[in-house]
Amino acid sequence: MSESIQSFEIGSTPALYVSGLGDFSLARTLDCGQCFRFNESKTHTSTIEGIAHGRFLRLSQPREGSLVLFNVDEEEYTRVWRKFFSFDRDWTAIRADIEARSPELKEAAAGAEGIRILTQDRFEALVSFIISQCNNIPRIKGLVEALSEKYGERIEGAGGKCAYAFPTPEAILARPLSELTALKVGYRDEYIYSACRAVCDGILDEISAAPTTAEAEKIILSMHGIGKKVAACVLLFGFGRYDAFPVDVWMKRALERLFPGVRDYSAFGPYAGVAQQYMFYCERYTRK
DNA sequence: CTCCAGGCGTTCC
DNA sequence: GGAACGCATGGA
Repeated sequence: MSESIQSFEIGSTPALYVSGLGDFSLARTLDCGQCFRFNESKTHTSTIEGIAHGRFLRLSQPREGSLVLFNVDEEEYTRVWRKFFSFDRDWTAIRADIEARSPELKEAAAGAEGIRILTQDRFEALVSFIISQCNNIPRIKGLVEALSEKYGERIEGAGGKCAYAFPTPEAILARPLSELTALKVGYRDEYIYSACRAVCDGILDEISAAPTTAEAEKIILSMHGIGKKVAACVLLFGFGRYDAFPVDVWMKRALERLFPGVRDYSAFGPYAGVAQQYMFYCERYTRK
């Protein structure tokens, strides 16, 4: 992606105008259930606010393929947000690969236009998707927020308001398990706590270093409370492993229902995980 | 009241 | 190896 960047000011607020982002849709990308810390601003219309990688961001999308990021300079954009939105990936090529594989995947890709797979913090993705199991998006958002407010570092939010970064595993382990339970995460409390220990022991770097996604998945599955479904989401959203695909889960549940003609999952190719997300979002945004 | 929300571990056969 | 069930919680 070779987007162009311009600095300017709105009133006295410095901002960055980014254009040339292709079919990127900010609202759909942030709202589709892959991340849980971005919401519409309560004080600014048509504006979205959120936290990722320890930074607060307020931004808006004036038109397709462009973005306005407030209080962000070019250095921060390149270092943090360009990677977060995965603008360093060739989405034209990814989409073309998926579309060429079958009529069903072509339909799925068309129905999920503008959606990109984000590159989230690895630990945040791990914990967020442990929380996601047997849960709904508003509640997942509430729990991730509660976790951040209780254990996370205070960071500068919009207009002097405070915001909280997603916590470190050390911060969570510094308090007893009972305090995690008190946040009402339910039976997932022990899963989160033991995941924190594994992360402190360096499991995230082991996963990153795994030569194949299958080997990375094997390491994640060794953690208590993590099965194929959560593993695939974490690999996809936290580790940029776009071929991560929770085959057994999806065969039995959504996929057969969404696309009854699809049987050969091995033909999904190197972007199988992205394709699977497109199928899910196609159902959610286009067919209903 | 029951059923559901992008599951997983344990316990059976 | 696969089906049944329990696990917390809150909303419809």
